[in-house]
Amino acid sequence: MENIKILARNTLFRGLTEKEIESILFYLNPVVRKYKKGNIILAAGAAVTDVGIILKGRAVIEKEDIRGNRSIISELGESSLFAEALACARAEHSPVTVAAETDAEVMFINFDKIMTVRAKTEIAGRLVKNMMTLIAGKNIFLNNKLEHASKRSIREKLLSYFDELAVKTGGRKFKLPFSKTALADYLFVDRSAMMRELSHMKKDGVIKYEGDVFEIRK
Amino acid sequence: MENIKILARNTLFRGLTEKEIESILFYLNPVVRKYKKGNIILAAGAAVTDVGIILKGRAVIEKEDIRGNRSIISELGESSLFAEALACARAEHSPVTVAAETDAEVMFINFDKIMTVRAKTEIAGRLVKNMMTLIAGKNIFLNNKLEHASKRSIREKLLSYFDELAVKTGGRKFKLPFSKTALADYLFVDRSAMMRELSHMKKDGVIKYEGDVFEIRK
DNA sequence: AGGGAACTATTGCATTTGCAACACTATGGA
DNA sequence: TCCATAGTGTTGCAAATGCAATAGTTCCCT
Repeated sequence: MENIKILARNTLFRGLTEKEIESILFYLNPVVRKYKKGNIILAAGAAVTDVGIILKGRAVIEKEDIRGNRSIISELGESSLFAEALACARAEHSPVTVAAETDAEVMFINFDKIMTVRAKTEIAGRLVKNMMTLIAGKNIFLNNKLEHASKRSIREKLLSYFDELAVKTGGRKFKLPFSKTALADYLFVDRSAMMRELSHMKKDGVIKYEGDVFEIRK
Repeated sequence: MENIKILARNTLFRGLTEKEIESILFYLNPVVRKYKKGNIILAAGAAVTDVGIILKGRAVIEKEDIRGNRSIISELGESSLFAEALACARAEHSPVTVAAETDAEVMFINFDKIMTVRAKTEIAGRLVKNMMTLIAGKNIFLNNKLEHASKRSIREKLLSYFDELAVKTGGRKFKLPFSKTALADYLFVDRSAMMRELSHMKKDGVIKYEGDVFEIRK
């Protein structure tokens, strides 16, 4: 089916042909659910036993504190996988919420099933290895984010993040993958204070930007 | 040997008897190195192919920015494992430094060897599973830290962290696992500003503390 | 016992930040 | 087309924070 192509794009199924994915899915008993824009896909506090894969639409992993400050942990696009660490560690209470940013379709697979499919050993081994690479990758992502968060001023946080984007793009110019509002959430700072700092940085000649296209000025 | 008992305490070898650990080590070809207090165990920028396990002493994972702000990513005690995500993702340049906090002894094991020991299948399978649980656990740790870092004031960062410690201890009272200096680094804030905030919190009756013993006052 | 190193504690000051308020500009549905 | 919603951009202000300086304390090493 159509979904197989989307699954194939996820690291979890890397190295497997579409036929192999289809055959292994048979043993994994996935469940597909649909969500309306804004709906909750995984509620904070819920027990986590499955990993999720976005088949259609977009979602965000977020966290909210007592006073209602929302912090975006990360964005999930088509074929993104989430909740794998929580499922692997058998989390009783999810500390985060996953919400649909647009109408979305999500496939859920039981984590233990992934780890214990004995069906076709080589394929199963592949899955396990891929799952690990994936979790390690998120690990590194979190470390990156922590690096930005560790900076003590808004300017430094921005520059730290911009550096990462520039390196990823391979130049001094890059496009924000976020709205500026979301960027402020991502960096854990006040939006208006961030806007002010962006203006200052532009005035100081540290960066140039127009809309969501930025350039670091040496 | 003596070291086996230390290894046995690490999640990586969970579920294996000391005999099994000894036999699998034979295939893993570990290397043991010794470090003096303050020495660098893993330098930022180096390629990472091995995971490390602390056999003796303590170390810290840290990160330093251009201006020399040191941020502690985490503490490593006896039998702690580190660099597993970097090794798993085949990082070309380590973004962090690991330094000996006391005289230390560290065992290095090649990551790919762990993943490919064919020697005794059940044991090898165990290792892989354990490695994954481990990486997932660090993942959750990083998420926790990120939660503290996401708070917008020093007071909230402290309370967020104190909450975690209290929950871990299972009461309102807990002992700081850090010096206050290190705590400030851990939370990415200025030490003197943090001290000031601690005083205010004590005066406001939010917390009590004496040395490194704290109590949250509801 | 003496000296150094690391940690604790406090304070003044300049700057940064969060917060609140407001206006303006897309954008997408009904 | 019109309205609602989300994002952008700016500003004043009070409060929080980083920074620097300084002093006292503790602990370890010789």
